[in-house]
Amino acid sequence: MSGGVEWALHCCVVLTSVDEPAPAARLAQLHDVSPSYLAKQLQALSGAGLIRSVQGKAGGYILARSPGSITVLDVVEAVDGPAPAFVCTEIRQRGPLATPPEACTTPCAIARTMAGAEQAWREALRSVSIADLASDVGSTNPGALAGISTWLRQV
Amino acid sequence: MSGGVEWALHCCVVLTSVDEPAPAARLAQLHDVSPSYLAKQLQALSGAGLIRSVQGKAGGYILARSPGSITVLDVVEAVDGPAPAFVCTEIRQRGPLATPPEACTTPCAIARTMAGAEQAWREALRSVSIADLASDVGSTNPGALAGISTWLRQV
DNA sequence: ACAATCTCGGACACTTTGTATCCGAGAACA
DNA sequence: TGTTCTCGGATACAAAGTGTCCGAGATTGT
Repeated sequence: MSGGVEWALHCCVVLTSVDEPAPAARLAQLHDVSPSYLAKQLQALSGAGLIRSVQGKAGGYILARSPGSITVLDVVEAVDGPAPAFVCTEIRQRGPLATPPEACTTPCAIARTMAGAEQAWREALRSVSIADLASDVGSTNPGALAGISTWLRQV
Repeated sequence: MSGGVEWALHCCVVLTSVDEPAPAARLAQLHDVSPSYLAKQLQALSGAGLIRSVQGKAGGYILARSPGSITVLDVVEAVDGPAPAFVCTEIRQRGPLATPPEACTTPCAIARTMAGAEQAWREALRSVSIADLASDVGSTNPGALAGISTWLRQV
């Protein structure tokens, strides 16, 4: 999985506690990561409609929807792409003993197993929202988001 | 995920129906894939103890254990490595507002969510064995494994 | 109305991982 | 004992991920 997913998730949690747009450069400074590369991830989130970009002098990024309606799966798919990790090559239809195409109406057992496992993974990520992550941070580290919110406003 | 996982799984299913060692080159010919690259995957399976290599003139690969005791997860971890897809960089401890290390006794909410999802994925793969895959092939395509078994013996 | 300044957006190099290949070491058979 | 076949690790090639840059566009203030 792409490493930028972690950055994107942290940024979404941070954006929960701000109401004014936050510039990408400032978010990168907060996390001490590459500003240019973080911009790429934020672009992906913007393209997926999870966050909204505001251009101009006081521009930046803000959440496009309610934190409770954005799931972790949404962020992962936006950054890493919606393609599944396992893709069946249908090698059962290749080679000297290839099974005829008319007998391949359903996916093979291997493909079904992999698809089921990825479905379970996807479901687990869909059951957690950005709001859940933010509330967890608020309980384990009280006042952290408030401090970040004020810090983002400062010059 | 590495594409060689599919090849390795198909080879394990095929090895279910043979009792004599099957050479890697013949398995590659059966599936119409790169012989050299398939050899790499079989080496990984051999190193993990899932299959056993027999050198010499009538050598090849055979299953090291009962098909029911080898899970799909075993094969995936042997080929793709046991490392999890998501690795937490602990970026909460970086930047100007870094949380102190003494407050980071437990993994953050993001890391826990990802770990839980991967656990569900791993559990789904662990619940399916090579014997299950072979029996499925035997029911949807009767006689296929028998034909492969005889073909592997031929010159 | 206009210019200045700050923002995002996509196009451009570099590094790491995955893909594919080859030849040497070792064991069984004649 | 020699031959032939096998696996095993070390070696090139390709693709995707990582990181960076500059131009297009909008807002703010004059």
